[in-house]
Amino acid sequence: MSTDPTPPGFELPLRLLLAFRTIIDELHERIAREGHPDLRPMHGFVFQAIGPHGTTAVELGRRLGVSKQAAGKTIEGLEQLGYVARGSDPADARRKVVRLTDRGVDCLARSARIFDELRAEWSATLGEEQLRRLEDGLRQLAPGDPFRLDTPRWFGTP
Amino acid sequence: MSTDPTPPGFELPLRLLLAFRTIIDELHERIAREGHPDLRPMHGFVFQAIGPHGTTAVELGRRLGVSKQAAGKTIEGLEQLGYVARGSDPADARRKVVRLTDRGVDCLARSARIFDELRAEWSATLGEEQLRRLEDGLRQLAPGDPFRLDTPRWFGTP
DNA sequence: ACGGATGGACAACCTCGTTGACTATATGGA
DNA sequence: TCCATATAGTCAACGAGGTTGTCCATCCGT
Repeated sequence: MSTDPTPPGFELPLRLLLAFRTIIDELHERIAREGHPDLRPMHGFVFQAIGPHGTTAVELGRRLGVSKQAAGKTIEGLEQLGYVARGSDPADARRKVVRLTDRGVDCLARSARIFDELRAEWSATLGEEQLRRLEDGLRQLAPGDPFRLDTPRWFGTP
Repeated sequence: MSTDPTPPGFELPLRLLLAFRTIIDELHERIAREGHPDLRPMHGFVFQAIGPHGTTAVELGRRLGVSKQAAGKTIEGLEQLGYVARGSDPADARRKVVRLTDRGVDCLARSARIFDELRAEWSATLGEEQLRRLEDGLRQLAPGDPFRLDTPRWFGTP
């Protein structure tokens, strides 16, 4: 009886990234076929950061880890794509509230459904028990809120 | 006896990304303390793409999934940081071969050692058996060569 | 009522990617 | 041999998206 050699340490992180990419690419392929071909991987993060109640450019920048000006540009782009709309706040004339449009909400709902479908497919591939062990292991390796919203900017320059 | 509810489908990809970020951030924190404070997450990919025998700007761009001009700019930056050096190819006067310097090789060796150290720490946290099951599961979810070198560009715009 | 804090917008700049055009060199076929 | 084509590298212009600095309108506590 022999023991498998220990895998090199760099394999796990690369597999983590590859698995993430695989999932996100598959998500965007499907959501593009369902009428949202303009979305980029980072847009899902932005939609989550905007949230169901809307937000402002300053708050969005804080959540995404970018300046308020950068958040403003992102909002402008999503506005032109029809995913968000800006309105005024009657209680504070300075604030301009950004909310998801029906199209944005539709996109978010489809994303959630497709993610669930993908998980069901992985469950069928690995077995539900092994998938849960994998999720449990990841929770121990990387505890805390998985919604780190400053990820899009994390690559790139200092 | 009750069954835990199925986690939402979006948790797994977010945990995959969070775990990857955690590992890479830890790597760069340690390698910065060991004399390489200028490195960015993407530089490890570039070093791997250059490889032990050196390469050219065109080939590097092909491996990284960017244009030869972008690869050239990246090489220029790493050259100024002292991690790579350019030489000429006696067999083909058009080619300029990019090779890792001693400093680049040192960095690559330290990365490999730190990755192994980190894996040993995760093994102590999760238990070697569970860590292997996690790696096995990821290999099934994301099979194939984990060295997808076009990742740095993968976020960002079309 | 006023002075500081806050939200938003505009401008200038930086980094890093792109495409297009150009030069120098290899290479293969008439 | 000679020429057409393909390839390696570089330069220039541009765009996306981030940064900081500045300014103005609006709130809010004293």
